[in-house]
Amino acid sequence: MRDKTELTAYNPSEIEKKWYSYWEEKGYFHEAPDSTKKPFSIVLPPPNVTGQLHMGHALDNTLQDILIRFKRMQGYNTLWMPGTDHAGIATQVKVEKNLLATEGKSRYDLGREEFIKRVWDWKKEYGNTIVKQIRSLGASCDWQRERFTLDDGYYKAVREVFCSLYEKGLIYRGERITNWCVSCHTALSDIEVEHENEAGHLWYIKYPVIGEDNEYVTVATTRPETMFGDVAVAVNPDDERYNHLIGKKLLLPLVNREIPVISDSYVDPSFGTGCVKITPAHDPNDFEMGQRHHLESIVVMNLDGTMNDKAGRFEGQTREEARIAVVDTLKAEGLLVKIEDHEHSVGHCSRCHTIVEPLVSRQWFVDMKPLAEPALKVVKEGKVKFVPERFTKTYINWLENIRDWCISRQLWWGHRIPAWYCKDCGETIVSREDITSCPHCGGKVEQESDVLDTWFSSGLWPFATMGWPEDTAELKQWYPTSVLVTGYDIIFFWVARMIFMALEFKKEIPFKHVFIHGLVRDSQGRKMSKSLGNGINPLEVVDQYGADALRFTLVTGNTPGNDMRFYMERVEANRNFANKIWNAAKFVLMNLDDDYDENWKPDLADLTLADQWIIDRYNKTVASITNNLDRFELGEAASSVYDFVWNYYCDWYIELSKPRLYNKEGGRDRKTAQYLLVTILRHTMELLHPFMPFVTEHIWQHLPHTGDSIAVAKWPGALDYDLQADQVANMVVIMDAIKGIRNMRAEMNVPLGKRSEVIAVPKTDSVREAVKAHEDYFKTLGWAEKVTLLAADAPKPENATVAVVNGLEVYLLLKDLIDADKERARVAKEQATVEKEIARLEKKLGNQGFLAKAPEAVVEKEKKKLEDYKHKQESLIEREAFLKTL
RNA sequence: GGACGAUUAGCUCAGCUGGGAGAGCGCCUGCCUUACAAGCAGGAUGUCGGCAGUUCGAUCCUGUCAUCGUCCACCA
Repeated sequence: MRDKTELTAYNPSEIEKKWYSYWEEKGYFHEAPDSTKKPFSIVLPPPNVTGQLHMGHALDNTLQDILIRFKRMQGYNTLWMPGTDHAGIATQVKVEKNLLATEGKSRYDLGREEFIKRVWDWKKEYGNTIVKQIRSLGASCDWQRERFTLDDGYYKAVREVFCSLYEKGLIYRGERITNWCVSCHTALSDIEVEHENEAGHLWYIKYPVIGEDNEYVTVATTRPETMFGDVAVAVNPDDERYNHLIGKKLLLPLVNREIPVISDSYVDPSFGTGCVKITPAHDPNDFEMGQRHHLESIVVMNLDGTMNDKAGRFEGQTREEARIAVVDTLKAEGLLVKIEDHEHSVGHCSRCHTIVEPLVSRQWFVDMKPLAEPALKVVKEGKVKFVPERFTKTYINWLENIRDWCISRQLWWGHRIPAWYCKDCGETIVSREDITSCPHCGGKVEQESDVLDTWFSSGLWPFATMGWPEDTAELKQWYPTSVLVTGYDIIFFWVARMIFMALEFKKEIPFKHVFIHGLVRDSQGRKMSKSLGNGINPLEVVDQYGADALRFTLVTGNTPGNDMRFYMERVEANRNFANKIWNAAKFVLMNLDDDYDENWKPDLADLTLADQWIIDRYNKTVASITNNLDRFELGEAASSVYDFVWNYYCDWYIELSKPRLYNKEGGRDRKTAQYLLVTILRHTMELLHPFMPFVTEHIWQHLPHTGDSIAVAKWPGALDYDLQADQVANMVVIMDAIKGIRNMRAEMNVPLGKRSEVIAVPKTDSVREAVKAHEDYFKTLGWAEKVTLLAADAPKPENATVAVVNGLEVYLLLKDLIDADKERARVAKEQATVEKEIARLEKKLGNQGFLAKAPEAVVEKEKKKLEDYKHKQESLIEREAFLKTL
């Protein structure tokens, strides 16, 4: 069976659309759970529902698609579960912006319910964009199972998890210091804060000691505007300079409130003045110290980052304005001692980059210690394996130092926290089902207005998408999943959370391997970003060069886990590779007869030297690709197909097959060549299919094949022939000799069309037989007019140039073309490299330590090398002597 | 302050159990050889960051230094 239409010119965009819809129509990406087969499953890291495809997605999706296609072809029962994430802040902000731009309204103008409706409308309209874009990369996701982190079933899973954790006491609500974004108006978790070193100042401020005239304590602070919330000044208990002050009262300037001097070993006497102002409501360390010393927290800012009434006449100013004003005032009052430059790290909101305000507020938290423990265990015990392994350390280090996770967000878009507060009895009720009245007193209840951190829901992705909390057939067959593919930038956000959530609720790991990749950067190594405008749109690359070329580029030329630079030149090179395959296929098909018998197979006896050699190369390639795919070395696997196709199949085998194909009376020999060209090309397409799904499908359909699609073809194995190793070796000798001939011809500037006479002097009978039987190889690839065989001890030809390879000397009779000086130089050069090698090997083999301690096989190998070089040297010496007589 | 990564050809990078340095692009020479000029044939280019060590043998293992980069971390 084959498509007999002609392959014209390679045009990726033409074929790619066609084949993707074919696959989807045929339903190859959807499989029912089948316990008779081995399972292989991947969950797609859900992209933001309103997002646009970028290079990071392209890389991530390509890696997953390669793995899933490989396993599908190997006959596994596969599942690639796709879906999208509601992405709380990101989506809400996007819709709010749009609302403001189109209607000039804020979300408050609409009210919560109406606003959420608008977000759903937006989701319906734009939510599928990214999902369509993923298709154009060729990703073979099971779209029939597509999920959304806010869909009905998911909602159930989230509530179950929240309530269950609450019931176990692992979720609590409390007044704590959290990271507050004054621009997004919501609390953030620790990892949503990006710390950056910034040049700031240390202001030295005098706080008067009460009851001691003219005595002051000088504190150093980077944030003078928070002084309204100061509740103490701390010194180190061992600091003799300040011992006498402990317990005394200070008068807080501007506020004129009394605050105590306390002692705490946290204070570093060598920093600043050794006196620290303590502001529990606006600094995490101060908060902890406040807890230790039972100090009050005084919040001095509003949620938008302006000063509140605690700041007196500074009320209403922004943090930044207040800082300047406070410093000016202190200066005027003579309380500012000095200002020093000081570089320190400042937290920014990862979403909007506003400086985060540490703020005491009432939030919901997950108690992390009990959850982190098992999550650490499974990784330390190797039940979940990171690839590359080094990321294990990152993961462990983070979880070992984990702090409680703030999960409440003051947003509207997301999973609303299933907690209700009774207006009458004040009870908090956490419930899986909505409630309308208080179960305790029957009073009116009001639901918590906060929603959950997006990552709380995406942390359930591996099992929630398969129908949990129901006990589904999907979970039975595909859970735990086989591998999770993601970037190192979300190990904390997502990977760690999935692991502890899964262990808590499924009592089982969520995936066996975590395959980590790096970032795709621009050609200058910069992160691709909207603000820099240096992002390359994958879809444009697909349009111009095809998804196959893009995929191949993303998977080759880098090491797992490392960042990569993206170069259009590389995409172009890979498009050229696709074109190369295309043309190879075109050639093979051109030389296939209409009545080509798909069932005929050559016997071992039919195989020529070249046949045995290409089968050997092919078998080795199959083994190496399969092995590399199994160990997540996708780039290595891809380049072995590349090498095989270009350097072996096209450059040698196709060329050598030409005379055989053109000889219509060739009989079995011609059929053998056709069989191997077709069979090996088809299998090569199968090997390449996970990497370049489109062009391989197209070619495969044109080649004789069985089955409806390469996507579900059987993963190929070795060709079953009992190859003769000496024949394969002889082919390599002949190839080396041909390369030598080509080299000589090029150096002597022999015009391409001009054939030359070749005299071959084989050193062994085996090589002699091989050359004798295959002198056509020299004619086809070495432009030989004829090949004359000479005995090893026969007089050497004159007027000739020689190439000496292992086991064979080939002379090129070039008559007038021989330039004796040139030839001497050429031989001398080769002699020099040979001598260098001989010297190196002799030294090595003369080393008693080497002979005694190196493995025998290595010693033998080195001996053989030396022997070969010596033979070559002899020939060259002989040649040099002859050239002298000219 | 910790942890990790990188340092190999002009550029971007492979090189995965230590035993003759590779690719793509670029460069030079010659070719439209009836699959492919998105191509073919040939060629040049490397103290494999420095130093020290382990070893018969190090681009590869260990230590150390240097430069660049990333992540984590509560020094006001």
